[in-house]
Amino acid sequence: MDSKYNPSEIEAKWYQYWLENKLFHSEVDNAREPYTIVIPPPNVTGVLHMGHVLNETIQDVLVRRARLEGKNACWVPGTDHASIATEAKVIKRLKEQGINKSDLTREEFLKHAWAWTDEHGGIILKQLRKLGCSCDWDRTAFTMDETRSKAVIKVFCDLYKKGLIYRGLRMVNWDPERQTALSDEEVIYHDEHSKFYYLRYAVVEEPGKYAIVATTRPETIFGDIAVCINPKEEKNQWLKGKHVVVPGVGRVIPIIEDRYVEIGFGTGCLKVTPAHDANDYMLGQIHNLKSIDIFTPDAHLNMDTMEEELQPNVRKYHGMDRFDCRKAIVEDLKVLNLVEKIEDYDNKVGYSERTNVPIEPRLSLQWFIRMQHFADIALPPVMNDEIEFYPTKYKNTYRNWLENIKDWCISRQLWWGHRIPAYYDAAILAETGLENYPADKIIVSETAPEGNYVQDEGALDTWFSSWLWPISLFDGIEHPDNKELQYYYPTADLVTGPDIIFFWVARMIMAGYEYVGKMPFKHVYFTGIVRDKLGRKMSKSLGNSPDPLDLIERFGADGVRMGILLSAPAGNDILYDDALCEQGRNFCNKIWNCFRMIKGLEVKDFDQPATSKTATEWFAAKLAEQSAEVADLLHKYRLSEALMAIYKLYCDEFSGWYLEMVKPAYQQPIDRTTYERTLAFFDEMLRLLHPFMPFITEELWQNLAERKEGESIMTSRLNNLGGASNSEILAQIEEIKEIITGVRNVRASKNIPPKENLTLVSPKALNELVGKLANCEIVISAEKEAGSACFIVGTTEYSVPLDKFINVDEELKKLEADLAHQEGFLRGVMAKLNNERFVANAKPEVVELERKKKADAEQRIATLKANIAALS
RNA sequence: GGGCGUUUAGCUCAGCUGGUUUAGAGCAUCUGCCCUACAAGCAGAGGGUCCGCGGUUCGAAUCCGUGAACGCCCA
Repeated sequence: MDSKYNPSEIEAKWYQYWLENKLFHSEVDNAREPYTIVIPPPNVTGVLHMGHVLNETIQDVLVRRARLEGKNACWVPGTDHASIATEAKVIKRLKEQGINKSDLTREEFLKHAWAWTDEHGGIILKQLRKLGCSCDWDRTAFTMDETRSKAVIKVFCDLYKKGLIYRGLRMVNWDPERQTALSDEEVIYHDEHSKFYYLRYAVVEEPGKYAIVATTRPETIFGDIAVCINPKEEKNQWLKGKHVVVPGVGRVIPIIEDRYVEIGFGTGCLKVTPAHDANDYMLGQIHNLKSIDIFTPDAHLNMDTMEEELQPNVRKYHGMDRFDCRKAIVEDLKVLNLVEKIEDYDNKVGYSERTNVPIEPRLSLQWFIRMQHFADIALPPVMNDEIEFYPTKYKNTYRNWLENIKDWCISRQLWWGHRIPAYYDAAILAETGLENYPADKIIVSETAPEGNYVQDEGALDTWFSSWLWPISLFDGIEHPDNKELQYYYPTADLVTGPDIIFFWVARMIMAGYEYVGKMPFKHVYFTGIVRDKLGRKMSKSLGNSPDPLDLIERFGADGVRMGILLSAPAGNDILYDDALCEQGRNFCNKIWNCFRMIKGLEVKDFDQPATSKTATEWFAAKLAEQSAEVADLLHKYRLSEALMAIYKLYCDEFSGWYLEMVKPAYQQPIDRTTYERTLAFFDEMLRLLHPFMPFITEELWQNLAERKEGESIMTSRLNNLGGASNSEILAQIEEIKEIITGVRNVRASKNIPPKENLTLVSPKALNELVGKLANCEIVISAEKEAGSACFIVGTTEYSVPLDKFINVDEELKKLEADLAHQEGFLRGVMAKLNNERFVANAKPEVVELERKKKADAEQRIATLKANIAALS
């Protein structure tokens, strides 16, 4: 066996073995408890990044652990169609081929989109295999496959019938790049240093006087319909009932009054542009104002909508980009002396999550879901912990959102996605147009109606399919009574990032209660965001994101899994550093060498030495203690701490102490009893570690004993060797370890080579393990020789005679430092004990403990003082 | 502007309802070791005004108030 672990071959071998033996596959089995996780579906054309590595590793740990606990574990993989992102990619590729989307029919475009999906789709799922993910690949699903699509259409029709979906003309977030509506959640606000332009609106009734209006968007003045003042604001009273002229445009508009305008903000005069601002739209509705839409769908100026008589004033702006127009209109108004001043101003601007262009609020005919109903059913189960969030702080975020819920815009002006199953009578449509088409004549149906009907052009938001994911994966929308849904649903754990708590988590809870009447999952584990070690979010543009496959190449999948998990407490951001994967790789090597050592032993039948008997008893107790600890930590979703506990169990307790305790002298054999106990311990430790590091544990487990074909550590069971933890032996060995460390300290400080045998003088009998591990002869005596190095464990003093090494000054210095420390400690204890109120008020056991501390400290001080006296 | 969270060793973090031998871990650092499982290792060591201020208490990293810095969510 090589002294270094080489992961790549081993990983490929075992993953293949697991697949061949269908070990990831789950079937309904009512005799066993189900454990289900559905994957947060990555984009079908995406590639694996560090965020996935974190997320999927956590899920795999949970799934593999559940399997080892004997549960029927089922992890369902799949991808989503990522409507906007994928459509953008397809359009880009078509452009490279010289094809415009507008030149294609819907059907032609979809052919290209499917071709793209077939080509790139599933790459990410293949990459998950390299990580070791134990997904049930037979169940791989896609949000646009037949079952999932049917579910989406059925739910749309159902909600429409229930009156929970409606079509309406509303102010929506418009993405001018992709030319589609977005939901509120798809808008990201950025702080921006912009300008506040103070424009002069001439007052018709008072020639020579102006109303000053401050705005950040002067290019929207073409759509100005009124100027609004607060009726309570003194300084603007003179404008009441008057009219003003929109500068540069010439439209005469009224001054209106509304308490919506904030007193003291800006000039107190608010320009009202109902077509291009959500608040202005609301004002327009209240005051019955018309609205003029001055933008084309790609946010260029459209002057065709302006009144005929204004055309000469505004024609030159026709076709301009909105931001070019902003500059142009300001320059023109300056020339006309209609700009009072320009100030710097910080505000927030909404950007499209996908295309990263500024959102344009736009009045548009879209489909919406009434969300109040869903908020009402989704809030209580989270607030009363029927569904548990880890960490719990996200309950607040969740509640905040649901208590201020707004209707969800689910229609998109895209082709790639589920087409809205709404049909319009062609004859009526020709007469009324889409906007005025009577609502009661819309047919919403899973199948196209007979006759001459036109289907709605829109597609549905991708999240409208994702929110059904835990149900539709088990075909629970079409066939709610099927036995798979009954068995696997509700799922156990959902692992995802907090960034999609509203997009996805909240909406799945809504759909779960609406369609199954039950929660979709019992626990939600929110991961942190993976950042680089400088704390920056990983991104393509910064180039600070390592390629996970490259990392797997360098450190092994197990090493990468450990690296990402170690520093990933729930909900905390992860500052990723290659050094973490390196630690993972080093740990693999450590385990590998433990195994080499054990398997390299020569075994003979003879009586177990007393030291080995103690060692095996102790390690059985230690293993039981740590198994319980790991179980407890996992139960609390403290995965990084569980892994660290296992790491220390391997490195410190097992390798550092246990193996050294039972290791025979050079080229000597080991007794069979100890050997078999050791194999059993190692077997159990492999199972404890397996969920975190599946490959190396399988490799070693297979080599630890004869295994049957198809057998795997994956499908073995965790058991608890040695039964309950035994605190007596645990304490006994801790004391022994301290004594050994004491001797080693003497050695290190005196530069005595490990090979040199020392004498340890102890006032009481000691286990021979001390002699073995510290390489010393134990002499039992209450007397210590002059010229000894001394140390205290508990309150007992031990000494190592070494006249030839002793340096009196050095020794005195050390003793005096220790004495000072002990005296300081005693002072602290005495301060408490001398305080009558402490003795009177503190719990008796606390007072008792302080008395014990006092006695121990006094004894140690006496010993130290005696030693100092003897040396001086 | 509203809400939430964080601040403990050089770095990343534990430390739950106050009291566990005068604050713990991993990594990093320093010292000494190739001692036949492992130098991707072993044996040791150093390192902290627990963000500041004020309070409650016999007792505060822990509870309360307040200020600061940073982060996230929402408008």
